[in-house]
Amino acid sequence: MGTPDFAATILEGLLASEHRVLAVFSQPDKPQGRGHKVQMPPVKVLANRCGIPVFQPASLRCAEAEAQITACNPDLVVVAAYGKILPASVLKIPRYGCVNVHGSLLPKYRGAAPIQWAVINGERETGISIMYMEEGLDSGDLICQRTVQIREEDTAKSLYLSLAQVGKGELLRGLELISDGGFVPKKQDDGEATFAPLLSKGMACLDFNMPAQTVLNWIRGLDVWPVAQTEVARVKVKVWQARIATGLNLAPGEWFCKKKLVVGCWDFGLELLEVQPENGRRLKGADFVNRFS
RNA sequence: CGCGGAGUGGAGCAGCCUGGUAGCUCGUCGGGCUCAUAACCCGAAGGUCGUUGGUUCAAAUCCAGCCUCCGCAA
Repeated sequence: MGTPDFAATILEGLLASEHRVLAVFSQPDKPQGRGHKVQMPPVKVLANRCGIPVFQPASLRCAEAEAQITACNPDLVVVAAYGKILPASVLKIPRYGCVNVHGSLLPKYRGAAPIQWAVINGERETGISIMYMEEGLDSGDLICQRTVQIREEDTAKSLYLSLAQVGKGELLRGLELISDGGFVPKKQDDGEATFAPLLSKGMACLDFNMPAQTVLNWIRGLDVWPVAQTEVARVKVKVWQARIATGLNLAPGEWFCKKKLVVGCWDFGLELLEVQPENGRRLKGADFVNRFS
């Protein structure tokens, strides 16, 4: 069960393994993208190409959806970025339970946006956790984990890509552990748990009363959605790429717009390298200055 | 038929409404200047104005179609 590219990568791994994929569950097709065209989630596209049956129930909390799952008579259910909560009744269907691929080192960053928050918080490392699912949010017993370094130049988007790759391998390792028998999953230490709630549009607006590195972390973490935003010279812009700039003494929120685009933060400045005005495309900092001054 | 914007030298744009010599900022190249800055001055190269057709004496400009790109919308 999964929906976006991240899940498709995981599915790819399963399909290439000795495991048999009986069916795929994904979110319903939704109008999205340019022109509000109805589009199939990436997982469905992949499943279709491989001739695997796809189910897209609006909710799993109904007899019909349960019947669909039961009819597959699964040994195991693998969930990766599905976007729906599995009710207890569904968790009990597969013989060997439900396994989740989560983009953090649990119990850190439980919740919907673990990858983004790890970047926003300036973590140096995060990882993939494979665990059993239970009713609590990402609180199930751990099967295995793998650490991934977060590079200085990583954004939520780039981390998503590398974590999907790691998750693909780690899931297969986890499945092997399970089938070996005599394997005892590890309880999570709930006292260590932190949460990574869904991001919202309201978080996109940058606050320059913070250290430049912190602002930069927000820019990197908001990269997939909603994308960091601010206002320069009365123009709203999305900020795609930036770097710390020392040597220019600017007050927080003060702009320097000559040859390049720099804004003051609490300590240092931040040079905006790639910026996108409303109704416009992405521009290099210097081009933006050129355009709007 | 969801709403909207855009395609013009290497980059970012103006010009279009009101058709009549291709313009601005930046970059590039050449030269100069200075105590001097992310500074300044002089000069040069570089464009079939997305595409096809239509209107016209004349189209970047008006009309129609097509292609491509992008913003909003989760």
